[in-house]
Amino acid sequence: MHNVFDMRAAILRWYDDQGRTLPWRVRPEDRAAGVVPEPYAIWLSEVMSQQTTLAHATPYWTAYLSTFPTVIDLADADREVILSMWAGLGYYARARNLHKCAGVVRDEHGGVFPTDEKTLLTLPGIGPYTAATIAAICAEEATNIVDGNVERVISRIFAYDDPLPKGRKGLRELAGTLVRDDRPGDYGQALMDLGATICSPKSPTCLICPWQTWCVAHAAGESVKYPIKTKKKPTPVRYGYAYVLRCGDQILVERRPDKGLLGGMLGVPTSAWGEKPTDHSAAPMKRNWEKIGEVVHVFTHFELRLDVFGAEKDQIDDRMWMFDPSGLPTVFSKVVKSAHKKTGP
DNA sequence: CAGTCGTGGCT
DNA sequence: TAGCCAAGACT
Repeated sequence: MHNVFDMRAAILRWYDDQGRTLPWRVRPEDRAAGVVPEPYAIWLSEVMSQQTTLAHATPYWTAYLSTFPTVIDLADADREVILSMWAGLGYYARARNLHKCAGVVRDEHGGVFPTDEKTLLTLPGIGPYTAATIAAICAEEATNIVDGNVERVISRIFAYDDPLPKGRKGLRELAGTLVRDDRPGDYGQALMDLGATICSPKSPTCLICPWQTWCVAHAAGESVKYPIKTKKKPTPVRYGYAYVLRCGDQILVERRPDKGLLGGMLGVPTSAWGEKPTDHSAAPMKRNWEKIGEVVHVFTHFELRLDVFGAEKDQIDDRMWMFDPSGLPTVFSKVVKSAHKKTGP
């Protein structure tokens, strides 16, 4: 039923023809001409792309590669610079691990970025997905690349009925049955491309899918039903106060602790998050604090609502969140209410 | 191993 | 619009 040889031939043909390019990708024709993917650049792109849209990650990739041309440059760089350049990308543990990883490559691997899956798995910030992908792309190792895209494609092809995340292990094993030695790097990227373009979550275009003839879900007219997932509970709400202390065009910021939310990043002082405070004991200094706005920020597992305090004439705007390369705190992602200015478009 | 980690775009 | 989702890793 699922002829692996034919399936791989079909998706690789589709990949060769569709010509999708990414800034860090070496196309098959260039690969054939002798161009070899640079492991450092691939690693950067994969880490930045974890749980992040490629459109969002790409400018960061360009900036990092330009500022730190080699892994040695990155390892030798100041941590604060690396962190500040990550501002806005999210999941900041990735930035801390990025620097850590570069240091390990410099100190324990002679500055040469590893390309075998086993070694890659030992590095900070590199898990099963990233290790498999770097090894496949850079060393043509026949690894089992499984990301969100692949989960969706494979679950549909096999009409996999076990709900995620519990069924993740079984789904991964299913994906593994399609792994072969032939062009592992291109195959992995083709599979992810397929999930990102044709086999989309809500409206897959099955009619032009290279795997249509093998897709059990499509045959049953149930493509969008997969992957089946268990419902997640609603995100709770936490409250707190934030303090915008201005002096000229400067704003007081603090370096947040390394562990936990927004770890290592700059931020305006806030109270603890939980029940809404009833006083200003968490304020950075004594002052006649006046509420100048409200802010909502939705994190992965809770929603944060902050009352923002400052001086009367202070304002908050839509581009003001907690970090900024210059050291200025800037923006809360969504200003619900501002005491002095417009609340949005 | 279930919880902890951002942020923006899409429907 | 309220939820879903994104080239996941770590504890």
